[in-house]
Amino acid sequence: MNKATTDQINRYTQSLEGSTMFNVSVDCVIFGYDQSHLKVLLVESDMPQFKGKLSLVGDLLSEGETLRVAAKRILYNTTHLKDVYLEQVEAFSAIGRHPYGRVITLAYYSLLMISENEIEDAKNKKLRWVPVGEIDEMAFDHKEILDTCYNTLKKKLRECPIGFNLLPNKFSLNQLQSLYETVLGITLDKRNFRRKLNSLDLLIDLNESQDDVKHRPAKLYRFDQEKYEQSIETGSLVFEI
Amino acid sequence: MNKATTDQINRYTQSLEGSTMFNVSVDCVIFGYDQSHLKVLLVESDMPQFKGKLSLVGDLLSEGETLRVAAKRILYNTTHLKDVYLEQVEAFSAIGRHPYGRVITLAYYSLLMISENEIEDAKNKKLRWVPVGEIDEMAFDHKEILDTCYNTLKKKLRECPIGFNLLPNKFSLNQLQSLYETVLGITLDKRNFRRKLNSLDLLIDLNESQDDVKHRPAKLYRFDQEKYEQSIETGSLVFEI
DNA sequence: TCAAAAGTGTTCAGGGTACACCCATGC
DNA sequence: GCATGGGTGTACCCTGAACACTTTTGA
Repeated sequence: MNKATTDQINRYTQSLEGSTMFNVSVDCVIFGYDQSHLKVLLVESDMPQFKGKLSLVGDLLSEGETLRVAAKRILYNTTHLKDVYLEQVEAFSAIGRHPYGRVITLAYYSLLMISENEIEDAKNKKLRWVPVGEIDEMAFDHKEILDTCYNTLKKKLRECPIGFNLLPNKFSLNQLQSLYETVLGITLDKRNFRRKLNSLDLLIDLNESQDDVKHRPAKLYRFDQEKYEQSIETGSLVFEI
Repeated sequence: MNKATTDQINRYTQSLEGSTMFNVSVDCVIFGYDQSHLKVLLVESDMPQFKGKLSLVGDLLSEGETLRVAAKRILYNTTHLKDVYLEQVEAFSAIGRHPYGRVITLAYYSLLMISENEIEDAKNKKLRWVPVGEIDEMAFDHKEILDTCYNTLKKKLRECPIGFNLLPNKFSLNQLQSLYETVLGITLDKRNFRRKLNSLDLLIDLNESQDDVKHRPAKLYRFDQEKYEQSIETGSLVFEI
């Protein structure tokens, strides 16, 4: 290794003048859960190259804005929601991924409950909730991004109690179980699932019941965020579903 | 939601003309293992702001180059090695992270064995292997990047058989065990560790022994890459250490 | 009283964990 | 023969997995 090489490694420590610059974007995979379906919020592409295809919601990064802030902005502009679960997944930088020029994009995914958050795009009907299983071709490399984010979600859902973000504040154990079954694409034993949840001690029994059903109403619970954060700090939580 | 909002979400579907562009860099956390120490390959910063501080090896992304190719280039220029284990971790985009201007960086980490790969920077002695435990302050936000990558490595090491990348092709079970103990910062029971490895059926007994030691020589094994890839495909592998 | 979904315990097998001594080699 | 690290087996416990019936409510 010679000096030239060392310098090259640190090219950006000399100056940024005249260096190549790039468009940077953020694409959000907004997952929602609704009546036993995992859906993604997509928009019809208005680019001639991708006529009729769906794309993720995204935007270019703005000056003076971090990637996370950009993702939150996109989320807010799309859903009018703040404090949504949001996680960075991966950068996509293939050369030809954008027809108008080089764009490096950062994929984020979000979780929210559909029923309590009506997303309306009344004027032009371009925004749609689409079940993940029904999405095949998409604009850009968005199918690849979606698949990557969905895999990340599945892995994360098994390791951390993030599923509550997809449910209303009050939920029944059966709702929670079918959420896991839907997202992970597996079936779970009801008794084992309940025993597991019980042992984690992360649910608060609200002593309330469903009241809009025409059969025996289920008891309602909510997620104990405080106890969860405490158990993170003490490292005592062993989640794993 | 009105039309203006929908347009804003898709700003980059109209044109990229005149949009804000960014410097993009790749920073590599090159982990190496050597005589029971996990080390990182660092370079002394030549920037006055970071005098005496160490920084990761990195470089600006070049036109027509993907992030992964840039990471491979940096790795090759630093170590003269190809086919090194390499994984993207996270994008860092804090506004003031670079003193000369806005730079969005993508962190990658790599694994290699130090003893078999002499990294020499004879001319100016700027490259150094530093034990992870001895690194405190670094240039830029590189300490944060390093910590993030180290945590990712620890998690990945428990879930996937990637530790072999830190060892020579031929290794003893004790070497493998102390690698895990060192990187994870835990102690493992020798008999349980061996039983576990045995049940995974991913090691090939080379019917060879160490010959440069002054005690009973250990048997040597190598990692069975083919069997590993097969078991990935069939989904039969349950690793987890 | 019936339909529909809620809720509840036990048994078994396999894997994780704890633990201590003999073995092979070089000097 | 001794110092040094290499190599091996067993017992227990706990967790994960399989499995079917009773209860509550509304209609």
